[in-house]
Amino acid sequence: MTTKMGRRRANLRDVAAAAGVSVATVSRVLNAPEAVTQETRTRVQAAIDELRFVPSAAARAINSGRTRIVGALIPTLDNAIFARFLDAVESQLAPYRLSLIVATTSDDPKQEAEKAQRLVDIGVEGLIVSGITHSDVLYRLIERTQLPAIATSYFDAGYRFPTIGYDNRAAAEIALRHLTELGHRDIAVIHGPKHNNDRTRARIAGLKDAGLPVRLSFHQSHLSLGGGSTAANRILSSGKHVSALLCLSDVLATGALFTLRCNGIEVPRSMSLMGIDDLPASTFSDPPLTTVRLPVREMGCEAGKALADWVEQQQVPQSQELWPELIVRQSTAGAAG
Amino acid sequence: MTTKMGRRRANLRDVAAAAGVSVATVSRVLNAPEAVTQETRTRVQAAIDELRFVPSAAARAINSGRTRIVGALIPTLDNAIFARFLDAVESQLAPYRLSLIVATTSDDPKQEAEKAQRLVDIGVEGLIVSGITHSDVLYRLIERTQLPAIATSYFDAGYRFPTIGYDNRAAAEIALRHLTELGHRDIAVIHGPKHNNDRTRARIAGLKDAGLPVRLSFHQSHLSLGGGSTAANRILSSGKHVSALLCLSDVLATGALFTLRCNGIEVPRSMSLMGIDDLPASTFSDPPLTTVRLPVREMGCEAGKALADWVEQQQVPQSQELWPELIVRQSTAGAAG
DNA sequence: TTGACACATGTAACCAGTTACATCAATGCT
DNA sequence: AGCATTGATGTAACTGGTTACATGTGTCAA
Repeated sequence: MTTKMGRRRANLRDVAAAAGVSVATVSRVLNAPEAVTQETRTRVQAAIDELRFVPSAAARAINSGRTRIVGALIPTLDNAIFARFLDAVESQLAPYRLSLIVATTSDDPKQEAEKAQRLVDIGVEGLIVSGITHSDVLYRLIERTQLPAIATSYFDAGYRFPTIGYDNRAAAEIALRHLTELGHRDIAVIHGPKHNNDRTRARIAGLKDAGLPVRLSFHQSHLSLGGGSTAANRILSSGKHVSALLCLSDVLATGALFTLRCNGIEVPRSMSLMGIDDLPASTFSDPPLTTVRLPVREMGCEAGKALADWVEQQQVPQSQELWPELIVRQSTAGAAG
Repeated sequence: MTTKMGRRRANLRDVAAAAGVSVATVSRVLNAPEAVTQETRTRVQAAIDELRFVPSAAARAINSGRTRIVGALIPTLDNAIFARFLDAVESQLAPYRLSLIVATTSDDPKQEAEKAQRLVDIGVEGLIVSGITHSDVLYRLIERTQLPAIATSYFDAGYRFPTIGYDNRAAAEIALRHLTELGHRDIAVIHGPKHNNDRTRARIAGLKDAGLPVRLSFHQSHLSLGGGSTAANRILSSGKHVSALLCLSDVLATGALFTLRCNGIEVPRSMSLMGIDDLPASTFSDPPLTTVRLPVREMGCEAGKALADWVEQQQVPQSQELWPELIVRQSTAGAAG
């Protein structure tokens, strides 16, 4: 009954005392068991078990100077696109024995800065952020801590830190080009909030600068199924002639599709519909959604690997461009007339 | 030019030396600025800025004995149901200044145990796991570390640690009852892998034990849209008479719906279809999906809060049952004949 | 003038590990 | 027998913060 009632967690010294060895020996049993005799090893192990000793992570970290934690700042988890991105990141981190802390920002720079600060306080060794528009607070933080940081969902070779992502302008342009090639000239664009969201802004800019022979009208809504649905409703009830709906995210398109169906508008016969993202669900909708595939999973993998290599081997990664790809399914067709 | 070229990160002592004060004073500037004269404070601050000093999280943790990190073990992030659960958890943790590490297990107990060990190594102060079936390794780990742990997605008041979740048997039974009340007698059940998944097993058991006047056939598939789709295909091509499809997850139902549509089978006229979960997308499908709502967001909030209170105030939470709820939409109708 | 007290600051012990180096015994080789 | 070498273990100095306690200075009242 050596178990002390003083409920302090046992530490190395306690174990050493209990086993009748020095702290160094206990430490060796933990980190280099082969350097210790079988006999003392078992004795120490017994003490460890009896005292329910669990080594302190903090004490280890202080010596190694490492926490083996990286952080990701994303707008939300409640959107398949970010969730699968993170899923990919996490899967790449595991082999490096790095762990991932997730912090959501709701696309709010202030929240982002706060949570970034907390991540730094925790001692993350690297950071993944979404997009390339961030508060000065965040920039200063990264600069002063010299923290490896990678921006994703956006490609910009000239950015202050490496970006791994795609060209949002191009993605939108690909979609629009597809619609114009089908003969659409009056297109309504449904997009999520522009405020604090450079991906959305870039996509809109890509549309405007594409120089294609179309009349575009823009309709902002929440980035959700409901948002897409109500935006489509607004468009329909406006009475303006439109032969195609271009949604800047698949969620919006799925929402819009619902409204179209409710109003008896056949897709693609009476209205073409496009998205951007290529969510798994887009293959299984009715009709299957024509969209522009954004390689989020690859992006997650690449970002995870790049950050891990940076953290582990001081290998500053190159910015890396991934390519959006037109996926023609059945929600688009030639414009009537 | 006091910046040393020796690229070691500056520490408290460096700052103290640079500012010509003691370490205690620097520490005070950081943690209790009001206890220091305005004048020395600015001097110290200048040194901090110049040396780009960032306090070591590990060193702080070693003193406070706290990491302010909790961990969550979930099967995958690439499924809306877990993603939104985590989104909710994270949102609750933020006000407590706790951070969340996410580890995915692919429903594999070995991976779960490994990742749990890593979480403990990192020094998490609490743990959230999915379901109530886990490897002994995990149990021993939790027992020896005395780590606050909460199991979710399952309610079992007698479990070894608190559960916050719903009765999966009941959820399935609710669904089945709805179908039988509509007169369905031949029902095909589509479910995800049973192996290592007690939620699925409980739902199946709930169906079998319901004692309702039906003939059930069971069809296992991947827990994905594609899985639901191919399972539905198998059912259709088997030629057996079935008037309703009961999917034990909404993803499966959405996949099955796709197949039904492809085969020109009208829902609900020729075939009723039900899911369990109530994903956001289920409201916007065609037809909108009748389902059993599982309160995942609430579950995330409650689990987050409960764990935070446990960690912060040693308040061991009660197990908490949340109630599944039948959501009748338009994918179910009376059985023909 | 002196004691009491507040206030700013410094000293050094502490947290819980790791690890360079020292010690010591046992073995091997000449 | 004597010396070098190997292997197991111990000692104590680190890591980078926090903090109890000590010190020193200045203000005020008796």
